[in-house]
Amino acid sequence: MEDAPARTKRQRRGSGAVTLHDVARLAGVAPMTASRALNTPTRVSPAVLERVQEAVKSTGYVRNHAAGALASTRSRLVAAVVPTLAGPVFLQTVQALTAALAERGYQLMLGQTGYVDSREDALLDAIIGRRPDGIVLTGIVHSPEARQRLQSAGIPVVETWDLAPRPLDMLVGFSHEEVGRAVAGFLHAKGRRRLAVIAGDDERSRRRQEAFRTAAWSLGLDAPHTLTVPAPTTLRSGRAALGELLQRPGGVDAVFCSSDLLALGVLTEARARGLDVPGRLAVVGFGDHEFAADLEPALTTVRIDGAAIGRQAAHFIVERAEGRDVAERVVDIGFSIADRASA
Amino acid sequence: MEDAPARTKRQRRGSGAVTLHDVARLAGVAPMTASRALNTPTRVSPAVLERVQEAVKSTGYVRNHAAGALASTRSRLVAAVVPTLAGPVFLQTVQALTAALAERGYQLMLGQTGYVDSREDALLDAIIGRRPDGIVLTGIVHSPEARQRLQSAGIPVVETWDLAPRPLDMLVGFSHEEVGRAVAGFLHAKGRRRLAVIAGDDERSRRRQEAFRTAAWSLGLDAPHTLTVPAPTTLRSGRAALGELLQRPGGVDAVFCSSDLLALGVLTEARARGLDVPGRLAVVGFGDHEFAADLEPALTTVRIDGAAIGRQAAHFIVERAEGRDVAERVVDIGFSIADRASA
DNA sequence: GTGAAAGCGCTAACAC
DNA sequence: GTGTTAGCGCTTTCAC
Repeated sequence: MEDAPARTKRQRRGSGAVTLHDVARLAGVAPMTASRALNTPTRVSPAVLERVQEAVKSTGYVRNHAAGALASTRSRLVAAVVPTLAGPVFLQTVQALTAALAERGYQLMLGQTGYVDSREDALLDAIIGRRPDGIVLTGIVHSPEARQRLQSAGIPVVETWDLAPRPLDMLVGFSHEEVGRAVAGFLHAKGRRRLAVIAGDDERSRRRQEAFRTAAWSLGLDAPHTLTVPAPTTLRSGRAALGELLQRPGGVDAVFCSSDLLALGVLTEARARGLDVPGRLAVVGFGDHEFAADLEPALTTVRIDGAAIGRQAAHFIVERAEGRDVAERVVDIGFSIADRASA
Repeated sequence: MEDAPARTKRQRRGSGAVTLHDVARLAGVAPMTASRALNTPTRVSPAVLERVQEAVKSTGYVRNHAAGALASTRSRLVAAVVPTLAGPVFLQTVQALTAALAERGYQLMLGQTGYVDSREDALLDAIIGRRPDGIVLTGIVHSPEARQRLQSAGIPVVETWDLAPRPLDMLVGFSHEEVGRAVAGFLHAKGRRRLAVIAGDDERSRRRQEAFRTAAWSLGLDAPHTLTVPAPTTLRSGRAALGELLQRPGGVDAVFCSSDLLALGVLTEARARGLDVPGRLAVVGFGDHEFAADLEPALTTVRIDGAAIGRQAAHFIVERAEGRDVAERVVDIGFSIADRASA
């Protein structure tokens, strides 16, 4: 501070940090050359490269990405929007996404909508304002305004964890309807006849539930009992739900839960009531959370490769950000039923 | 594209998006006035405000934060670094942090180190390059280079989930040593005499473990059995760990686990082996995950208010980002033992 | 391979 | 209350 140059003109702020100019001056080159040395090292002479690297080290220079982003219109920032981090369902996706992006020099910005659609719009505006190189959405976008805004922003978008009839841009997911049908068929094949479904109060769970009901009907079974619990789902709501289900007339011999945590709740409540699983009751979860295979009894569940969704989304975004178009914009990642002891 | 003005000079790129200039022109004011209308609406006349808002609407303008950040040296971006999202331990913190920041107009950038200290340094550089208004770290920074870099970057830093002897800047956490001591005392008071501890392979768990051992010793007990499992901890490793523990000579009547998931594994394995909990074995977890209270038996565990950590960290960062200093830079959030059925 | 000029889109500082 | 000016720190374009 003591020997700041006596400014006669207007004061200027500035972060006071070392800039690329400082580095360039120290290395005895033009700023542009220093920039090239850092970004495209092969396009400068070895001597220059070395001098610049030296200067970076001795000054402790850290590039200012905000300035770079402004000049190049490439932020190397990717936004992800999830309903919540609480349910372990999207965790793997976010984790794989973060890791895959970091590997390629991109960083993740995280936003949570909390299952409230209106918050999605506000969040989206905040996100677009950052000019990310891509946006990864959990689920598909429904509000027409949001779709419009995303479309006109011209930012690559990946919708995930679902299959949309008309994707906004790119998509990696699977069919929730098929999941519902598959589980109904699975339980029917196992000889279960009085089905029930416990679903979190979100749109995707509801679609699985609906397909499950319809499929049960087509298989000639009674209409399954259905129970909706608040999202995000918890072990507690699973316990409570089973309690309620058991009071319904007609009986139940199989429950399809919309998350593994819910299923763990059902398992816990069943044990507390001395109800044998899978003898008296079959339990199927959703998500194949890490713990599912090691529960007692091991949980039969719908396996979704959340990490693969994250990696594929990262791939989509990076390809597009770097000017390459992707051949196929829609990837159905599929699912499988992990057939374990609980059913 | 058709009627782009015939440029005679050097071509210029640009995103092609609507800029504040466009808005200002449409509203018939200077760009600076439009900027003020958006940022400090009280400082412009109502008439101007309305015209600008109209222009924003009709053009679909979305501000470019990157440009604003560059000009104002305030990015309204906060970075969070966690070892992993996988263990549910930090989830609440990240979630509360995201929510609290969003409320104040800030967004979160997420980085994962994967429990590898070396990756922390690289990640930190990437983060500093974005010039965030604050950095929230999980745990305390150890590498001297990283400490140096953070310090000289002049960015507010909050270390969390620990108590550091000499915090880098701000801190919100609790003492892992005290947790270890408290749990040892708790189990001793319950009449348990042959203690064991299963800990994930990370530094904070190890310190709890060490304090637990020392405290047990001071209480006149035999040295507790100790078992280290890879981080992040899982239900599976909890099951395996109990199996191994039971083969050790001397017997065990209480286990302190370094996570609730680990404890759930121990509970599961105990049941599989017909070992009564809490009759034959007391089990204590760590984290008070949402599911802990509803397990069968309900899990006794160390309760950490992860959400409060996140909120306090957000408060710290925002205060500093907006030029207010915080009175007390260190907050010990404490912990408690949720005394439930499993012990 | 290197450099000079221009400007990305916005806001701090200073005037009026 | 509003406008003017001068950049924030970087990279694109074009010339050598």
